[in-house]
Amino acid sequence: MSGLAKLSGVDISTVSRALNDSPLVNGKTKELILRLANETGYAINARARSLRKQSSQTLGIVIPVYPGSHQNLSDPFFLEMIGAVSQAAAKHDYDLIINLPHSPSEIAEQRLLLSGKADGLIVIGQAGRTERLKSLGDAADRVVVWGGMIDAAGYTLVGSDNFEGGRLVGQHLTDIGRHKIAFLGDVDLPEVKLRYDGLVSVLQEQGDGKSLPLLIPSSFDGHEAYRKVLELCDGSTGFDAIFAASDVLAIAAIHAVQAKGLRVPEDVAIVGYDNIGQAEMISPGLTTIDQNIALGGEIMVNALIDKIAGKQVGATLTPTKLVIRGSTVGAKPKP
Amino acid sequence: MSGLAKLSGVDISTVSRALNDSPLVNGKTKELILRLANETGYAINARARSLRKQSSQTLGIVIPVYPGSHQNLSDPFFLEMIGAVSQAAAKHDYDLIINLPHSPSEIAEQRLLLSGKADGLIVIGQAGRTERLKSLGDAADRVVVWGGMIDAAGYTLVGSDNFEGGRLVGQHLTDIGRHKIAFLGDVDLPEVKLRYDGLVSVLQEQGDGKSLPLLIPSSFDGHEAYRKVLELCDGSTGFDAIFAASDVLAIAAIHAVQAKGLRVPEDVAIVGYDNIGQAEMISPGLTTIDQNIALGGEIMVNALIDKIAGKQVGATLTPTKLVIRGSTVGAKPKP
DNA sequence: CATCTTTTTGCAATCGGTTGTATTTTCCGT
DNA sequence: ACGGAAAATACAACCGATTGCAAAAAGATG
Repeated sequence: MSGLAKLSGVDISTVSRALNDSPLVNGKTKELILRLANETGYAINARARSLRKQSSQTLGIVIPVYPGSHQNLSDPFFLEMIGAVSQAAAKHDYDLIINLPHSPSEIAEQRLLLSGKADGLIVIGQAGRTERLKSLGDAADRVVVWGGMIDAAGYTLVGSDNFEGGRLVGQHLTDIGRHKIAFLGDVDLPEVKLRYDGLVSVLQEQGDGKSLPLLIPSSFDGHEAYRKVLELCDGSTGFDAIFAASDVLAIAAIHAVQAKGLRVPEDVAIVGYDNIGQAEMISPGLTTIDQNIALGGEIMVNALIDKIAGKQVGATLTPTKLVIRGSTVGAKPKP
Repeated sequence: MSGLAKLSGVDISTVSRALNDSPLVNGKTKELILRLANETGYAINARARSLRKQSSQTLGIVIPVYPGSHQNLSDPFFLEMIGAVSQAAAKHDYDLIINLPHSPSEIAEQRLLLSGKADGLIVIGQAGRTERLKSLGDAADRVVVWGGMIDAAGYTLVGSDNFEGGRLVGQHLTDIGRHKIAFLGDVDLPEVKLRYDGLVSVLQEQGDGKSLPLLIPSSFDGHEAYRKVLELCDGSTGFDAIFAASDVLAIAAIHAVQAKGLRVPEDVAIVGYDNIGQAEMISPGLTTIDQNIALGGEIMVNALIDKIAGKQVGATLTPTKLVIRGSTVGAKPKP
């Protein structure tokens, strides 16, 4: 910038104002400076700018994936979420910085937020986050969490209506005559618990208590789910449907029951959760709950930018809808 | 930091040295300052630090996905790449900043690199990058590109051996007796062209010219590929195998031929490229070329960090290997 | 105890922009 | 041509750390 100042013969303060299109600068001068900047390929130094402006035009996203977490980043859900948030942030001229904690104890929130590397933070999943978010103090006002709606949350939540999602699945499965439903997932996670509860609530409404779902615990790891479903098939408990806590688990479940010679959906109907891109590309197509990840990302970014600007922002639900495909009805999906 | 200085009664320069564990600071003093920093939850201001040190401990990744590009970020390949790079960067205490260009003309390279937001840049895919990378001048020394090995490249390339990958597929398909092979993909992209060329080279070695592959142009968009394959099935050209330029295309192809009542692999063998996580989870399992994305990400990060340190770094190939699954052999995949 | 080293700490410049305020220039009307 | 308002520009402080160099404190030696 001092280079531009010398070239154009004005003070760097004028150069700064010109580059920021300030009305304080004369049109001709502005033009000259902009031309020179272009010719010399000048780019404003973001480091100095963000120090002075106390803002880095960068959002952070924290994904709770670390060695041993049984979540892995290859889950398309996370990846699609990163993509959605990134695109939404770009619309507002924010960049996105990713943080994968090295370990559960690392306080990424602190590293990114308090250091000023990011102006605000999006956290995917609320498991075990409550306390550490409190440790942020004022900075917690610049955090948005993706997760299931729970009352105790002291932070801004965005997420799909997990309970309603569970209900939609329960209704659909009973509609097509399935009553021996297995639930595949880890109900220790608040989001998963809500999905399970939704399913249960429908079954309870519908009738006899003995049709309560069979709980098959599994982390979000597809390989673990695959094994669990194989075991389920080997066991003596009959079932005619599986509601999996994520699409990855559902796809693993389809694979597993097919490996055991069972047909989907004729013998076992399978429903997932998330509606990842692959859900419609597999055979049979996967019936699932659409969380509208793209919209979710956008809502989170908007909410976060509002919070950074000091506004109060409440929790928001993304539209939750059931997408019916071949894994629950018909023998062959039509595109 | 000035707060810590007052609390501990020393100059901020001493505080700075203490926090950076400088040997110039007395052990007791260091201890005191570290304790105070902990108690007050102090975090070094990354903005000031990076301005002064002329380094932001941040890498950038540019994904050539923009409206109208027919690539979309939901392609698990990109997303897995983001994950791999992010994890590799974290190992070296670098953060990762994502940039999705708004439009083809936007020079993200400039925005991130020259502005100092990132110390180095990883670019996924070299299509049309050559000129714009040149416009970076010296900063081009801090760029690593993922792509096919081409001679003209004036930048550091990392990627799988696409030609060899194509050959492996060609050998495998001819091994299982398939000779009427369709190639699904856009050969205008350098990486795809190399895969195609590899396939062709095998077919030419093996025999008669009439077994050259049938070229089915398609972008990396799964829906387009799906339509193209449906058309192929409707047409009069016989084929007994499809080599798709990516796993997403291959999965779409499986779905499409199955929708037409054809069996995979009995009627049509299908091979993909990338070995994304879903490749083994679908039915039938997808035979594909493993690019080892995780390793690729690590290699790129290592190379980039070396380049940032001023070292010269040459091109590197990731190990390229064929993963055989049910989409080409056997009727039912065993896990 | 004086002197010389070695440790330890403080001072002040610096990174490259932004912005409040003072100053100069330009533009008006009379 | 002159005074005053408006427009344009310059000056200088500031953001919060790092770091070369000077100064002070502590330790060693004779």
